[in-house]
Amino acid sequence: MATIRDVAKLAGVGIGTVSRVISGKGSVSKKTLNKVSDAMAALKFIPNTSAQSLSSKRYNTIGLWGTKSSGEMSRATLTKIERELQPFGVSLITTDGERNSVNHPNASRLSIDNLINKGCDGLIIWGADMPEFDILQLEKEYPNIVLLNNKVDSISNKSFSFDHYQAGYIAGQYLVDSGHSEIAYISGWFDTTDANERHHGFLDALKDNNISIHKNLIYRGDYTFKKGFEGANYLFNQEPSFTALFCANDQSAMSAISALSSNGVKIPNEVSVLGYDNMNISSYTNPPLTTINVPVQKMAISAVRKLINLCYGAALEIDYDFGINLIERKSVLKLNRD
Amino acid sequence: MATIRDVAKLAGVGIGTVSRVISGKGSVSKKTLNKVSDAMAALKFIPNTSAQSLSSKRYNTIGLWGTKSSGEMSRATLTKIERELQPFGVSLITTDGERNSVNHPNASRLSIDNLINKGCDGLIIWGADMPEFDILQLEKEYPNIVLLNNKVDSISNKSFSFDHYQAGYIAGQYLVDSGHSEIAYISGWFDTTDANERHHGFLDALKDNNISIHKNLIYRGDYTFKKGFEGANYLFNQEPSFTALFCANDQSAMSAISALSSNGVKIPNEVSVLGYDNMNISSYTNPPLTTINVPVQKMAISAVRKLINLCYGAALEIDYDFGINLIERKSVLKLNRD
DNA sequence: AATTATTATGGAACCGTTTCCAATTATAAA
DNA sequence: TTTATAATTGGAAACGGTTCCATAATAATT
Repeated sequence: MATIRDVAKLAGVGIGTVSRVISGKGSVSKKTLNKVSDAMAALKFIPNTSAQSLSSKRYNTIGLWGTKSSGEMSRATLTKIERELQPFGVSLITTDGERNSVNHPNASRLSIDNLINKGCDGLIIWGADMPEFDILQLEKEYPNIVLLNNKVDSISNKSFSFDHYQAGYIAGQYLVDSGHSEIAYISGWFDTTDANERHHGFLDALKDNNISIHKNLIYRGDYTFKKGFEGANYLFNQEPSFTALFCANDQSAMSAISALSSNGVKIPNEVSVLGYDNMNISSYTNPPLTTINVPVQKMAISAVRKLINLCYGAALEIDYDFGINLIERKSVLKLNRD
Repeated sequence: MATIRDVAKLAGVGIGTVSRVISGKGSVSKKTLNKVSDAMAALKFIPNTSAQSLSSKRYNTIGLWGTKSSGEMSRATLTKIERELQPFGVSLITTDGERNSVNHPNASRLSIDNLINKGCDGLIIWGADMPEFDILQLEKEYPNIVLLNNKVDSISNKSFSFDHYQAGYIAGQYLVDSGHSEIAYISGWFDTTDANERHHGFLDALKDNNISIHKNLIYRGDYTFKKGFEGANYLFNQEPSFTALFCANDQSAMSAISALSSNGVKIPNEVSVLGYDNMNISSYTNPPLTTINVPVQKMAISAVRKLINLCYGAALEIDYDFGINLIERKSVLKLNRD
């Protein structure tokens, strides 16, 4: 491997000049530039990133921290992030982060520190898996972070989140407006703030309309296909019956539809199903799923841009406001249409 | 940030000794070890990875190269890979690789070189997006590579692939054995070898049973939900009719089921649907999807292990043989049962 | 006790960049 | 032509580790 000194020697210039050519900073005369470029090409010179990072403290890498339960962390979104980074020559290191637990009260922070120590200029913290206190502490020590699908008020300019309370509320209101009052619910875990917000938004909407969910009609799911399927089967066998089912995410909504259908339930005629997320697949279920659109990819893009801004100073268009949208397809019946 | 020299000074030892403590190589007396450990803890010393890499030529990073069309590159598989790497302190850089095209005949190699230059000890090449010739050339210059879901004979010990021809054949034979002879087919792209193998395996099975697919009943899909949906609608309106439909992957199979169902077609009673991949979701469609299991995650794990072995010498259990398995669920009807 | 083999240790040299400053050269102004 | 100003250039020093070798301390052997 050719080094900067080899290039300098071949081009008959000093190493500083070569460095200037590489970085494009500082002034270099046209003639010298050509000489150096030619030498670099001849030697197939490629700067050594470790040496660059060591001396410049810039790593051209950002880290993505999130736990499995940040299930929306789909490959498609990762690809979007990579694309956003590429023009800056920055690459992405992903980790499967740990959550705090009784046995490991510092697991999150430790796995984040590990990531930082790998040499990252900045960090995307995806999901609301970390206690707010820890996030604030982290941000103090390490300001180049950005929050995706989570909001901490005092660093709202680094938070890219979605109003899950409001979205949950809209979901509930929509079912009510469609004339439903016998409503079932497959929830998710409640270990993250967004989950809680959605949950309460949904419940508050019902409450504000003087509707309550019968306790038999609440099933505690976990966002998986499996639990959606099992949950729907469970609910199907409960009393009282219901005309609408809200699922905390599209995955469980999809498998709930399958489960109900295979029990002979007509959707939406006998039971309406409302999802949450708007995954790729949700247009292609039978019937197509009515759901709340959560614009993860848009949020991700703005989050990365903010991070690029923090780390490298580039000024990019950044969006903080991600509208809530209920996508009406065919899985919810309007009882009061006629 | 504390450096190795700070630690050395505080512990009252030489820098070489500290280095030995960090790496655990070379001999250090118990007493010295304690002194150094204490000093490291006191200073919250963390070795600088750039400096380590610069001087040792070891990067503790591996790269994953694959294009979007390697659609199975799901987050779940990435997580498996990360888990495999974690015990070795190795992290993963992913890229959204480019394929060669007329305008960019070297796009693949360039995007790979970019990845290498980031500082990787080795590379996983995921998918069969690269011409064999280029792969061989790459392997010559850069032996620390491993092929996932692709096979090149002369480097079969670095290839972790699945016999897609045989699997396609089994799929076709299964439909025939189930008594179907009027068969429709939603294909994928044919731009990768695995796609071609599956395609020919499937067709050969039919041919060997003297069955041919009517040209109206072949729809060129692209593995997406969208095309599966459109394809099924298209086929539904074609003559002749068919009793079975093979889809090149589960995604298109799922949306094909939805499309057919919403046209009132009973599955599997009127049309059987056979998928390929065995995705997570495939157990939760209605009816549950009969499909070919492609053990991507197992393959990925073995591939990573081989790579770890190549890069760092660790001896790990590595599997090269990934059995073909048809998972019988409920989407294919056996016409000849009675 | 003297000799030999083994284990521990310190630190210079090096890895390949960037950064900074002093020195040189070119350009503009007087 | 001389002087002031700006553009260009070279290279030492620094970044923070690893490696290697000479040397010192210990243990084992005779």
